Amino acid sequence: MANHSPYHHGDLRSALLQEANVMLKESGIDGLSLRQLAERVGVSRMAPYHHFKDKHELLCALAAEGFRELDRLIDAATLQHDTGLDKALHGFVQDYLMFAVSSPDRYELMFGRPIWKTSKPSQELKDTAFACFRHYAERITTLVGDSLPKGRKPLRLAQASWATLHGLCRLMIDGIYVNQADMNQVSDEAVRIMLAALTPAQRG
Amino acid sequence: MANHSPYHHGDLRSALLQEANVMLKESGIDGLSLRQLAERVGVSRMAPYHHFKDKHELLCALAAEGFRELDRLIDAATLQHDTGLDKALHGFVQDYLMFAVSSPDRYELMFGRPIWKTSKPSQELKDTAFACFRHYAERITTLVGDSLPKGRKPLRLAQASWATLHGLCRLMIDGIYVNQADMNQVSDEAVRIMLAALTPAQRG
DNA sequence: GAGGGTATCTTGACGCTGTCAAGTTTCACT
DNA sequence: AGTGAAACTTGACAGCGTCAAGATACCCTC
Repeated sequence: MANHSPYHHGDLRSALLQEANVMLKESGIDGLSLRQLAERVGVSRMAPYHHFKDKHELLCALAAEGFRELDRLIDAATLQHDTGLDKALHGFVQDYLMFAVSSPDRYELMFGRPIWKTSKPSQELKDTAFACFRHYAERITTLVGDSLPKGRKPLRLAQASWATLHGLCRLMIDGIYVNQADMNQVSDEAVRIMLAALTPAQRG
Repeated sequence: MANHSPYHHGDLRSALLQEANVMLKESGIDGLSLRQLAERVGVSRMAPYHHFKDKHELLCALAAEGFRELDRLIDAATLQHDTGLDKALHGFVQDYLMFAVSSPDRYELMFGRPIWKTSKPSQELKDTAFACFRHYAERITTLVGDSLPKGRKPLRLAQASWATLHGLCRLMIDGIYVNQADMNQVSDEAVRIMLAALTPAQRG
């Protein structure tokens, strides 16, 4: 049969996720309505409910997709010790910032309170996000390597540096006090803090 | 006339803001509906529109109130140099974290993307928030004082330290990877990073 | 005190949303 | 060919923000 508006879409689930990403970029997280999404994909309003129990579950799937991409970014970032700590870190930070800036609403969705606290995150999301963080922690640990001060757990270092990066990201994409224009300065600043946090100086 | 459900409420605006804060704590930022708010205050649905042009404007007013309180906190925090940098910073960080934890949804509202980016923030909000940050920058500058490394602008230091604090706050209240139970550890970690960021070590 | 303008509050209505219920169509498998 | 499940549909409902138009109480001037 020809592909003329078949009753069964065939791959509705991924079509929904794809279009949802587009809508997210277009009109933000609040502008994403299931009804509009269904219409744009070309199905009726209730069709999505056969692939996602909830709107919340669709958002979780969307966020999980984001974390998988972030994981790939962490993987691709030149976190090799031999290129030099500063240089490697700088590249990573730049990529991370770009990831957030290129689709701010997705970043907001991924880390936002509505998904994690207000309603419970799906198991898939929890797994994906945690795997992503663990991956990041590994990379940071091997990156810092032997220069790790004794008595400080690598996990704490990872948490600290990610929090810093995350904070800058948030403040930047929310446009609170940093202009997106001077992203390079922000990037430099992030690297500086992370370096300071990763290899803390003993102070008198 | 007796105060038996008067036609004119008398002080509806502040009553709305107060009850909105309660609802915010109860059911989060998405659970705050104008209709419910009006009902709980005891007026009809459209009454709030005579005091706020929009739902968005009410949220801005709510956020501005939050920034004023945060400003008071910054003021009250023992940011006196003579008590010692570590101790003063520790106290401030603890207060700041408590401010965020005590009403996470208000914090989310104050710094969230919906207010700042998706829709334009009101002038009052912009003024209040900026004044708050400027106040913070002043305090940080005098706190660090002469130990400020040459060539580094105080503004950048303020941005950096705030971003760190903000990032930890966000990750914590959103419950992403830090358990709220070990808030002391988080607090310690924040102080450590901020100290490192504020008085960066020269590294080889 | 009477009158009028204005601020305040009200009800009615509209289009939007997420989602429950129940019906229809197609697919996969015996 | 027949049957059960999966995918998709329309109908309906309550809740939302908010425009429009009407009702009520206050304030200020005469």
